[in-house]
Amino acid sequence: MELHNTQSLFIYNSISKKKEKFNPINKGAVGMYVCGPTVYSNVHMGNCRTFLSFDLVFRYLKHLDYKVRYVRNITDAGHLENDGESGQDPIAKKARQENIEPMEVVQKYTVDFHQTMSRFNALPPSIEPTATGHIIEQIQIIENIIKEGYGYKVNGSVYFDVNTFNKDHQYGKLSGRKLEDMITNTRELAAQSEKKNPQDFALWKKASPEHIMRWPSPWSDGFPGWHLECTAMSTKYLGQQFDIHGGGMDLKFPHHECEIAQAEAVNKKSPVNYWMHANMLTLNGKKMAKSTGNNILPDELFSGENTVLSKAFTPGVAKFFMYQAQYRSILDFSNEALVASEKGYNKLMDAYRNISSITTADSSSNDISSWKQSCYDAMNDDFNSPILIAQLFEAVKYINTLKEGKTSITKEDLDLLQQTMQAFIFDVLGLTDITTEASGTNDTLCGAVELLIELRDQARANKDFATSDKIRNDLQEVGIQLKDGKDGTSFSLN
RNA sequence: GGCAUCAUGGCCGAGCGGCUAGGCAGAGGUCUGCAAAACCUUCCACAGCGGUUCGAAUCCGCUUGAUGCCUCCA
Repeated sequence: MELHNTQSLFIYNSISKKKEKFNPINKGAVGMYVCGPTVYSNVHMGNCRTFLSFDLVFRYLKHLDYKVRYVRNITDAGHLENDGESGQDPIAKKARQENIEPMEVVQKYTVDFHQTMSRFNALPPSIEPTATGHIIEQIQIIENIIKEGYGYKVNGSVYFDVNTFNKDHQYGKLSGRKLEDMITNTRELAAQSEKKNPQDFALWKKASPEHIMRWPSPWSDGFPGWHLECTAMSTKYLGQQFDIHGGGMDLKFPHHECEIAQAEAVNKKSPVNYWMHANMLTLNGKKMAKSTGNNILPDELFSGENTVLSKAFTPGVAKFFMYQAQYRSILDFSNEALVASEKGYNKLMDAYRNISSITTADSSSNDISSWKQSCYDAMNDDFNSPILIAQLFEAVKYINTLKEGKTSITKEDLDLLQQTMQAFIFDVLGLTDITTEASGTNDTLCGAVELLIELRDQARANKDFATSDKIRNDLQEVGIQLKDGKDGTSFSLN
């Protein structure tokens, strides 16, 4: 029996603004598309948060025994900073700055993105298509949009006619905007435009002579509009209608709105059943962004080389920190919060490791089955990871009292507890054990520290506390913490 | 300016009308040669003002403050 038959998952649908029971189009299978990064610079922690939010979604769907096809694109064609005539393409800009090919820029930052995701222990998507690999598909969609009467050509460029579309469709339904309001509130743009209306968006842009990335098309040598690639690739790999479309909150408008318009214009039906938007990670109370420089990079976090944090943090701790907030909430990145999460994370992992040393009894003082279901309830409620983590800490408390002999548990319950902890900590949350993560802990070091612990024990037995304290304090200074417990001394690296 | 969202204890963060999460910090305790670590116990909330209700952090209105989108953005 597949788990999704016994667990009912509810997802907050951005378009209805309600939590809805999740029913996939094809029983037992899920199609999910998530907007990936534009690869013209290193991904920052804010970008990572979104991808880790959807990694959690992907993992939980898989855990529920769904067959998931997870498509996440790489935007490797630069798009203009605006639809006007004066925009810059960030990839081309970077290429010029570094005096390399645009595709070298793309390659460099795609590799960086993959390495970063892998350090966070995020699963790779099932398909990771690139925009430049789907130019033909995009051209076909443009032809169809024109044929349907929703696109128009100007000087070798093609634009989507939002006004015409809005006559028989509803432009703005995802982001809750009305076209009339948008027209009323149009900003005064100095630059003249080829567009009939400021709300129209580019499907194809004719390349200016100095523009490097260009492809032939029926209209001009040029490049596709930003919104088009996602429509092309999601349709190609998931069909005209699929289950889940995700992305960062900042893509809701105009990007996702335009995707809906394009797909509806061509396919005559709404492309997505469940829209999911991950909220922003802020720094100093403001959204992290590449352009403003208000951001922190994963490498700066892992190395501790940054101005915001007092020390380095592992990828697992950072991920745990982010999962302590729900994906739809704004989360502020701060030193204090990270430190707090790190302690909690270690506590959780310690307890998990201690499960193996628990002795069992004839009866259990806690109801493991209902606790297990409460873990599912948390995740079933729109992937509420903070509540899941709270539930895991309930188990931590139980494990610790078991260890102290204050409570009891049967063999069966202990196994169930262990399996459930394992499933949620490692499979669903995708966390890694910090001791293996910081695997500077090699045998050589262990041997040396064990020896020092032994010498210290002898000194203590002889009441030579000057020596024993020197060993303890000096080790502390180099970052090794000795921990005296009931059955001997252990150590950890800080 | 327009459209949204949010405001919870010292800090982070759940909560979606009654049973008032969780983590960190603080306090008390157990353990210890002393510590640290670990563990146990525990204090502290719902931006302000009205309203609906037997009952509101939770629903409605107003006020104040913050953020996001309206241009590339996760």
